[in-house]
Amino acid sequence: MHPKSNKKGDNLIANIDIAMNQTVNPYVSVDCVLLGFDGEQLNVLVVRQSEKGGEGSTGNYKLPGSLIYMDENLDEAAQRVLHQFTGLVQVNMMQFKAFGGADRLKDPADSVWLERFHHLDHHIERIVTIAYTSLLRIDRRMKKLEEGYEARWMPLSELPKLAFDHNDIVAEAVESVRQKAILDCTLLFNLLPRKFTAAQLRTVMENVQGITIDVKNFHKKLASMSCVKPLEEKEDGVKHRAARYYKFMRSKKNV
Amino acid sequence: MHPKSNKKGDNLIANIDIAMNQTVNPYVSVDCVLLGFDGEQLNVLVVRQSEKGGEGSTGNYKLPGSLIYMDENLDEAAQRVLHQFTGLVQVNMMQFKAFGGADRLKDPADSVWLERFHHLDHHIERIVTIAYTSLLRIDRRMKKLEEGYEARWMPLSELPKLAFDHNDIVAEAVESVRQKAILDCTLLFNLLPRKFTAAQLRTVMENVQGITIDVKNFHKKLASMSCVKPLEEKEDGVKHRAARYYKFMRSKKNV
DNA sequence: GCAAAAGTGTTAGAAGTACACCCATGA
DNA sequence: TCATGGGTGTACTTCTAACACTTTTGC
Repeated sequence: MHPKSNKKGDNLIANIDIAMNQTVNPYVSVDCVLLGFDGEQLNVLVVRQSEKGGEGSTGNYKLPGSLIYMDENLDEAAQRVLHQFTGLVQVNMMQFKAFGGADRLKDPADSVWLERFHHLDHHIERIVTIAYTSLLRIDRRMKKLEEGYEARWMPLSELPKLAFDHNDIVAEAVESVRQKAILDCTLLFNLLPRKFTAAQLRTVMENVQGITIDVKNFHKKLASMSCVKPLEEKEDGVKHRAARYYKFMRSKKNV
Repeated sequence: MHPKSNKKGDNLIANIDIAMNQTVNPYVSVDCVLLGFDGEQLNVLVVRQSEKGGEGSTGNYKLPGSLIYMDENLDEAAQRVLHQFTGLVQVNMMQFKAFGGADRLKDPADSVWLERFHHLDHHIERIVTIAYTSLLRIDRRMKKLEEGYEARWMPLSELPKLAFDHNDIVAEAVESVRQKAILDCTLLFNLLPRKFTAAQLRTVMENVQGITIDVKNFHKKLASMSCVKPLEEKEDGVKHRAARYYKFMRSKKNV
């Protein structure tokens, strides 16, 4: 179904274009910024930009992203691309900005890489990319992406130089999430497992909003949120007082 | 400098492409949603889609927008396009969303129009457009656009069917402004003249947020906003008690 | 003097902020 | 018993919402 455990995963991905008889639109791409929370900090999923022309094969990373097909909606393209790079399906992605600087391909190695990756026979001058973002928790399944695909979760705080203008894209994705979370904090529950402790939720909020939150006031607020239900279940196997679990119920009114 | 008082304004605009020796990118466009306040309601600026193939010459309107040039940033393209369609310069536009449905050109008349407008010799299948929005007051100068250019300010509430998916784009622009104004209400001052009355500001807020605001509470809030300064000057020539003018001071902290 | 819009204060409840100590658990 | 993180209450401030009458002006 999709390329698993393949050392040259993304070349195989490119071949899908041809196998599917799809014409690519050589001017428009989508890129996906997957933000994941590992319990401590925000991470971003990057994939190996393999066989990048002119440089060694180590340390070149980029966002999962690719040119769109001619007969494909942007949202569909984002889903497809993410699936090709990670095997994930039905990830809820939000479009947040188009990046169209005329000099996005200023590194010639990036152009060469693109042309090879997509088996194009003409020079690419310029690509406008539509960037999507998504929030998810890094669980065992997500961690597995690092084996089956040439992907890596990297902490936002230690992100190396990525290909193209992908560092800018990541920075704006985070800012966009920050803004959206002010209007609708229920977004943030996507970063957590189904059952989570108050401390985990607080850590997520502190991370995204870049602030520290008073513990007592936080509990008060938690109690007033009708969309969060306390469970009887508690943590297990911790070497201190066990924390209560909560769950998020989408149906209830936000706040 | 720019095409003024020209009955075929937009054909002349297209010729600029050639005159400037610019290659257009046939896959990516920008569209501008100018939202203007006339003292009563929100209006949107539309331009005549002249000589649209297959139909009469009346009643075909679209947003000011056009394909981008190969060596031009998106933000620059938005500025250029707006200038070509309206003569306006240095309008502060915000990118808000890319529209890339594969069926955006489903009306064949729209494709034909595009190819003619840009003097292209091949068929256009698909365009992704990057949409921008801007807020401004409709003063005498803005009203003049309706003469010099084939442009019209139309009330949002009475907007006819526009070309392409431009009605969707307008609707999402308004929603985007609504959201942004919650986070930063100083945006809304762009809809007002330099000097404005409390009632004008209130009307704008009510319009954008789709609510009604209590007059007394509004005055209290106004007094607490450090970015709004009351002036000594008052209205003149009104047939009732003259209202005090206020001005907005960007430098001060928002509220 | 009247029509038309401007402007003005108080109160009650809700929400947010600041702050320090005891509790449960495993090692 | 101690180290670790979990959990709790109160007082104060700020914001919000509801509500009705007087003032100024031109005609």
